[in-house]
Amino acid sequence: MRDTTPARRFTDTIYEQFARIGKAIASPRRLELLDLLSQGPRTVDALARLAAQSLANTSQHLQVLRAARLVDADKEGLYVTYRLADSEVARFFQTLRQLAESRLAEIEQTKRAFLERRGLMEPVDREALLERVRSGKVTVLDVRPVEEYRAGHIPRAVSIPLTDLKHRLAEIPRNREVVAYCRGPYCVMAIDAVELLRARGFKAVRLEDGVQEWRARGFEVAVGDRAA
Amino acid sequence: MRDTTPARRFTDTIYEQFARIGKAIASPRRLELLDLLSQGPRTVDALARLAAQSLANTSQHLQVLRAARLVDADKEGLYVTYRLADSEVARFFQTLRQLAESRLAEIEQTKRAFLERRGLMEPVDREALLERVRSGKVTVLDVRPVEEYRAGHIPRAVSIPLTDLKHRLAEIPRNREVVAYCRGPYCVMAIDAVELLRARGFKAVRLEDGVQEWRARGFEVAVGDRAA
DNA sequence: CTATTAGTCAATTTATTACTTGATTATGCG
DNA sequence: CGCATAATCAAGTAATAAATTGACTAATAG
Repeated sequence: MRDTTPARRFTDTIYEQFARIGKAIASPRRLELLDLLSQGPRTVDALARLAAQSLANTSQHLQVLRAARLVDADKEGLYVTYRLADSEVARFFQTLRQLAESRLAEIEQTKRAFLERRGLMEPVDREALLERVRSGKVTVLDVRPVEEYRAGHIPRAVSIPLTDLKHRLAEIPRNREVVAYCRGPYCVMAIDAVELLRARGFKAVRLEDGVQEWRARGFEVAVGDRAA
Repeated sequence: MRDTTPARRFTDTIYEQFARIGKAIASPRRLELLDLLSQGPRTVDALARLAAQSLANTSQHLQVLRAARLVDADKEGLYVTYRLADSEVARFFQTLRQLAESRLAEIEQTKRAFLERRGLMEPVDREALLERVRSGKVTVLDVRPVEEYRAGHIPRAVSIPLTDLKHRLAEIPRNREVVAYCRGPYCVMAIDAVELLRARGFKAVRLEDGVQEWRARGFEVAVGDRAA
């Protein structure tokens, strides 16, 4: 059926190359790994834990991503650290996410169903919320692991990882509204945080954006530990 | 191994949705179809011929693309016409292509090897060439099928489909340089055209850009048949 | 040297995907 | 009506991919 002229072979080769990227992102597991890596470099072990995957499986998926040149790895001692190969990869991932959100109604449905079951589907005026965050009128809480906070966070945000939150409530002023954020719209840590905070009497809301989205809005990102 | 907390199920569902898009673009054949469709709507039959695929296979691939909401179809009489679901899809495809080009050195190699074998790997000053095209100092030749020309072309370009070129050389002024273009950097029609023109004594060069790229540079695109 | 840990490799099973072939449906035409 | 054509469907085979398991390698600590 197929012809084998040089021109056909050329186009076939080209589209096969494009498909290498496509195949790399054709697996939900690998997309999760890419999403985690877009928060910063990680060891195989850490990624496996975060994605709730076996170590061997995670390692194999990472090798697929590496074969497609989407991630790089380097070994230091016992640990192999993977990172996105280029910031262009993060941007591509964002584009994929946007396309999926706009084309696949199922995503919005899933999100809505999940939030409703947790009683957190209140309407939030995103712009107004962002303005409050930027103005410093609210306590901004970054509930991701500390390493991710260090790699980049919303300016003036306080780092209290979700795992520690229960024991560190005293650090949060009670007279101000709390805005919690984590890795982005599909990360559940900030949802858990808001739930916990409300149960303890705080006025708390969730910011869907993560650092990526914050940066994409053109806002500045702070790096390292909090000064003073 | 995997846990089944509601939060985990939520993230899994979300990444599965993202992966729908990934799976859709994981096949070279489907990417070729998307590329063809980004030139304009097409019937299944036309797509099958252009992609050198069996009709049944093409139809099945198109259905996969439709299931991922990347394309839409509607039936008029005997014919089913497929089109990109949204301009966002075309933009996503461009992003994929750019990422592939920048991450996968094999693409540049393949391109170079193909052009060298045909003796067309001369260095072209792209900016200068674009300027000549824009100024009207050269004869611009659109060698794609007429329908694609009608759907959008570089202003002042003349439509002579590659298949007709041999018989319509008389329409091309001999005293001016000819710049031929087709669907973009991976389409071989303009290459064939330049080869033919040179063999017949024309001064001809290829413009790698297609209409998509032209538009992406911020230049205007003309529609319909040539006025006057 | 031995034990431990992070990561990879190799082999296997299972599930999914690609493509072909031939039948089937739907539309339009004489 | 009968026939041709565009497209899809359905069934089958071959090829790929995903996840698990257990073995293996490399670095490090005692």
